Amino acid sequence: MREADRFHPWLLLPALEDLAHLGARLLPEGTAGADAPGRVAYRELAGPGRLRIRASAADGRMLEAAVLKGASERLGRAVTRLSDLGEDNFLCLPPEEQYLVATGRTYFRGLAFDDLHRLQFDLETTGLNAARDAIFLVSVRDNRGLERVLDVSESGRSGAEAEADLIQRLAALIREVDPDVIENHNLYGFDLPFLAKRAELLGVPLALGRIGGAGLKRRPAARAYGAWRSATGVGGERSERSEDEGEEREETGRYVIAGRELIDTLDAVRRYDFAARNLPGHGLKAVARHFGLAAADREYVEGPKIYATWRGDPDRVRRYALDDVREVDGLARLLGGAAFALARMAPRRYERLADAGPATGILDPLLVRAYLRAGAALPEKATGDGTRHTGAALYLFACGVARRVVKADVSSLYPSLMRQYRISPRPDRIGALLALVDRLVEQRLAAKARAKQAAPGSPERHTDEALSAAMKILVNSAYGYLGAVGLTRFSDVAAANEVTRRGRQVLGLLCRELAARGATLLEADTDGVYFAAPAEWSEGDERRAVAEGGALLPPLVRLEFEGRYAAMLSHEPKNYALLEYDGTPHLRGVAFRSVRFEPFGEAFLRRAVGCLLTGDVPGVRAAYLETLAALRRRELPTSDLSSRVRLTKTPQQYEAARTARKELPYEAMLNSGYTRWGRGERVRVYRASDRATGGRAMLLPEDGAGEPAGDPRDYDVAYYARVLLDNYAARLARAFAPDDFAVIFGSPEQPSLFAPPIETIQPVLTTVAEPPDEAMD
DNA sequence: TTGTCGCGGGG
DNA sequence: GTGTACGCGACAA
Repeated sequence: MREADRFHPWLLLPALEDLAHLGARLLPEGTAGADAPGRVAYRELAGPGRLRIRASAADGRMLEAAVLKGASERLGRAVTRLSDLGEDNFLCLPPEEQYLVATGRTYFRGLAFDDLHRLQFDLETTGLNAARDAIFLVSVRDNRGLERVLDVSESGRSGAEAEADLIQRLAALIREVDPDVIENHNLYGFDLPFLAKRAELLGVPLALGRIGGAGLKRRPAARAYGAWRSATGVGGERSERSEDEGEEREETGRYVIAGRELIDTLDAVRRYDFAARNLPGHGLKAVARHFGLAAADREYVEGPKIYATWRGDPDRVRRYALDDVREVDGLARLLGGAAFALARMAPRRYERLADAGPATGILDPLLVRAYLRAGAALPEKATGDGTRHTGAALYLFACGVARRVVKADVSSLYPSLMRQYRISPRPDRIGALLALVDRLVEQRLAAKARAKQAAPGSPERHTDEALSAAMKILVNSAYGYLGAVGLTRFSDVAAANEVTRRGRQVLGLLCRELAARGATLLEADTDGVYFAAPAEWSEGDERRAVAEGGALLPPLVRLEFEGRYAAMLSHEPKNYALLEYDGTPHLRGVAFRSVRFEPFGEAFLRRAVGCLLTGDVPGVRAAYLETLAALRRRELPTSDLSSRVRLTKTPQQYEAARTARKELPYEAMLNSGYTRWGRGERVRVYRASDRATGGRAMLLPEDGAGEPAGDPRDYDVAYYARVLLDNYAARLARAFAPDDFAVIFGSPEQPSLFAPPIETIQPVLTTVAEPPDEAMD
């Protein structure tokens, strides 16, 4: 269905002055003929805000030209763009937002997620560099039953011609299918820029739009997105000789296709993980597996092997590529509902709400709309008064091993505090932000309740869960909005600080009350606390303590019993290991999991922590001794001691920096006889033994797919033995008395005569701080 | 402990 | 058509 509508473009100004030159063609809104062509209608907005005139006309260009003419006369210089006026002197939204704000409409009212016609496509290429590598296959599907693979083998041509033909067939298919939405994982970061670059190089028009021959256009986006995209060469080859000045400007653009919404599931994944922080990574495969979206017979091909696989077994790549778009669809359905629901609430395009930061991207348009609806003048963007932002509370009360651990936390602490204490940014004199938070919280509770009633898996449930997720995003970003000085219209650091101050008080009160009920406090952070229950407590006692503590908090602050665990190793704030009652271990924080861990150390740590938390101290000792022995006998493959790193400096750059700072990966390259390497290259490095210097950085060769090739076993045993002790065993130091630690991780050759037998050693828990006493006011 | 630099994701 | 804006972990000093 298509609907045509007309509206009068509008903008906001501080005064009528710049429009006065229109004379009789400038009329108050509502007077006869004010909305006729060639006229400008205006309305005064109430209150003290700076932007107090809303001007509109049948023709937006004419309106803008009139403002520019008046401003030029007033300032005595040529003003050619509204932005020359400075951001405090006008507000002019993109046309579609003007329309949405003016009419009160939004995207997708009355539609369910599945009503959209969504298409997913995924490029398979010979490599990551669009300047050099080519597209050889595209998988396409939609949510109406289409599944198709296009590839270069079908056209009977080869090389550039075949690729150009493939791109044209893709564009034709998209026009034919005519989807509302195009989705993929890392769509903006890879597929669109790659496609645009290849089409440009091959001279193929990319007519993907709904209207006429509209193509793929850049949209500026200030967000961090593009910043880390450049190393790939996508969207602009990066000079290898970049020691010469003027590093190419990073392409930070998003893309637009007229009439369609472009949705990147990577954005949805990031938004989800921002709060959940439980994803193993943000890649499509990892996320799909995490959510159980991967089919049992899912085809996997490692990235670097895809093109080689294509040449030997093309059907396998076809299956792989189709599995990719299927998973994208699943992911979009699972996580994309939040952006869809946001699009039904905020006056902004769906695709922009999907990638927007919540403060400037979502709350700001809602607030602008609220002010205009209220007929209130809009204040200029708030500037900070230099007030420092104060943060949340973080406490480590005890470290070591605790049993019967409980986690309690406050859901949505900050918005609850804003509501409880009516904390509102000062410039927001009509209280729009707080009203929004109030309304969203209530609607969210209603949506959650509805979702619970609806049948699992039903569209209704999906809609309500997505709505709830969207509102959670919004509500939680209200606090962030307060602190975003210089970015948002209504920021107010003092108000943000009041929120955190109340938060610290609430957390402190909670800790004191739990301690008073017999709990041993372990760690508290912002809105939650871990504590250990006394041995005689039942689960009911644990829940009662949490309920009693929660009852003493302010009414709108709701404490929840989040979970209970058999044991916890508390190491440092935000660094701990938990053992669930079913035996599942969880390692959290940098001290326990890091990409840079050598495989041997990670394996040791996992095993040792597992033993520790189940009370098996001899098992910890055994893990250490066995790892050490395997190391000394060189039974561990070299790759277990290596780590994979990416070279980001050219040989010239490293040479220049080398005297100031030596870096292992580059030293490994040099020691292995390489004086040339490419930027972005990945290598595997380790430390080999060396009689003269004791150790030298070395390269572990890899095959084409990044698998280690060769296993020289010449690693520096003494060095890695030290790493095992200092880097890995040390994470368990807090679990034992120093003497006991020395026994458990003592040298196998020199057992101490006076040491207690391992079996008698018990883990310890050491109190390091008392509950804070900042009182409530 | 502090400062600087690199990474994420896509083939 | 527009601009300055990430957050965290690792390593060397």
